[in-house]
Amino acid sequence: MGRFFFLQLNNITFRYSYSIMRYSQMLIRTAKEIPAEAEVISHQLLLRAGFIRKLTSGLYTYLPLGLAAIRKVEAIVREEMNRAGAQELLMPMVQPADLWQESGRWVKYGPELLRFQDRHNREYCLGPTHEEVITDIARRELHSYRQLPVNLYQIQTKFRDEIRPRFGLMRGREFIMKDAYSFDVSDEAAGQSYQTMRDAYTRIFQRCGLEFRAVEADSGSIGGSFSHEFMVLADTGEDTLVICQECEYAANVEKAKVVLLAEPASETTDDSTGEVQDCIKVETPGMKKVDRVAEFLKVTPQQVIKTMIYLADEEPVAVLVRGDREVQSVKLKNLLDVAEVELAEDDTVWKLTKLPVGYIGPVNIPIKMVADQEVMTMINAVTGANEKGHHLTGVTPGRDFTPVAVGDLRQITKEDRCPVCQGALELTEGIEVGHIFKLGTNYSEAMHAVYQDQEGKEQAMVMGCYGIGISRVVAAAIEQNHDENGIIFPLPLAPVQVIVLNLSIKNEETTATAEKLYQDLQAAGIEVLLDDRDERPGSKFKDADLIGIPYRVTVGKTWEKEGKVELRTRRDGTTTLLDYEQAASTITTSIQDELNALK
RNA sequence: CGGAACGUGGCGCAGUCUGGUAGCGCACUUGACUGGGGGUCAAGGGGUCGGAGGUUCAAAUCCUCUCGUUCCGACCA
Repeated sequence: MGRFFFLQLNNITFRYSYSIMRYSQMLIRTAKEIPAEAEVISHQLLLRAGFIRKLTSGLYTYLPLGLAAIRKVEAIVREEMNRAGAQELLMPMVQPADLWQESGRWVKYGPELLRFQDRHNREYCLGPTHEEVITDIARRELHSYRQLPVNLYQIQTKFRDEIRPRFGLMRGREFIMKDAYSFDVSDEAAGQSYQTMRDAYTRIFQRCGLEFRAVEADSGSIGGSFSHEFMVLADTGEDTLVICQECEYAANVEKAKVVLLAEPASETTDDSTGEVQDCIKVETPGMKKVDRVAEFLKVTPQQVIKTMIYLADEEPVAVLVRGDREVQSVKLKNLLDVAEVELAEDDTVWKLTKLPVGYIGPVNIPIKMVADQEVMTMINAVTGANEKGHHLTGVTPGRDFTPVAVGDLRQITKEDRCPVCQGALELTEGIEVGHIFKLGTNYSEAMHAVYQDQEGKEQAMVMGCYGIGISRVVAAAIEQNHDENGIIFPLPLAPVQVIVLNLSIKNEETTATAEKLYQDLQAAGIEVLLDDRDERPGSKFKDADLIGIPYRVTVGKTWEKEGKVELRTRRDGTTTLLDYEQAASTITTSIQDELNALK
């Protein structure tokens, strides 16, 4: 009864087997009602379709169908990683503290790192990522330039003690991740490894049948100089992307460069003559918001300089942006070179400046100040006066105040232009499913992972690291592909490719036909589920739709009357009548064609 | 971490204000009918109301503590 399919790749054959493929015997429990705890669509559907069950906050059991989808993603990832020359290994999930102390992250990583002690009071953590362990392997096993480059990967369960786990598989505390680490002799060689992974990732997500973009990204806490994120485009994405309509440029808004436009002076000055005016203090009682101040003083928000107080690693910093702009906190973090930036609370602002928020300004402010590049082009601007109920007009940067640092600090908008080609930009939402980093020598230097070059000299290995959220890919696929009836799996990720509905199990001929079709499809190497339950047709249709099987074959009335079975595609609902004799081969061909088209 | 809400059979909920020892829908079991988009009827099984303590003749219901879950915030001066 069991069946197998084989994947031939790089001389390695993986066999994946399903024990049972009869609906009546499988653990598939579907629900009509939406579980109260599920907010986003993928979470709702994964629960309703019987793919996952929650054990506790952020921790899920993958039921047979859910696991089958996970295995599909894993198989594609393995195949493409191996094709790209990476080697699979498997590291422990539990990691000793001393490795993390060596890299410095035992202190730096923060509360997301779940730490605990064993019976001897030795410190450990659950691995949220594996740079330390892999670097330890590298320094023990790799000693010569002749052994490099090497790319090692694993598919492992990670644990991150998220502040707020949510959205089911999208942000769990425990999740399945493919992580790969490359080791090279030079920066240039590491760039080559990076490019190889970038290509592999593109192939992986193409083969998954997902609509995605690779975008320039902030490298975040993992560190490193350069990185790309792979984003599945979906309305519910947690990230915002900016995509150029003209060229290939695409970036996370955390990273997207704002280019200064040469705007006519009249737009940023309250005087079309462009003459620099004197700085004057004016009363603005109760005017805290930019819009109110601008309206009151009969200027536009573009002529106001907004002063925001942030805490950068606990140190207060005043941040200046134009009145209609927003601070991009990741850019701020990078400019200040700190680990954390946080907007100061109102009472913190009061303690620091003895001012209510709304009247703070850059002129003679006693705290460290940085400004967005755009601010420095303004003249005769309006700012807070650092006095309750007052603002200043005629403020000009450079003359009236000088920031300690100036840079690109604001969030990009769709009115901005592409930093590469000046083309129009579009903003869209995305779900991060993959992230690749050039790490450089951060870890290898900290942990002394070195090799000997041709001259016998010790050199730090140049590293890269590359992650894919396997379980998140499944959630993202559903976010991107569903309708009111349920999941619509892209064929490569579907837990099974075909579902055969036997609509009258009491009719021996119908049943025999459905059975034969089931067996023929299996024999042809197709993954097929036979719905042999004693249920009414309506329930079978609803369940087939809900669990998202791409192809559905119905053996029922049409078979009894006309000797034909019905083939229906889940995505567009098109139905074709097939003679029984052709059915298995037609379906097989169709599936193979569709899969090949993605390769 | 801050704010809010919720915890009642497997799931979704009512009952809580106005204490009197538990109810509905789905799911499940049995039977009959039915059989192309989650059917109908009938008969059943299953909960002591998150936990602990308290008030009371009496607590799902009131009080205290606690645990858990979910949502919101963690952004615009």
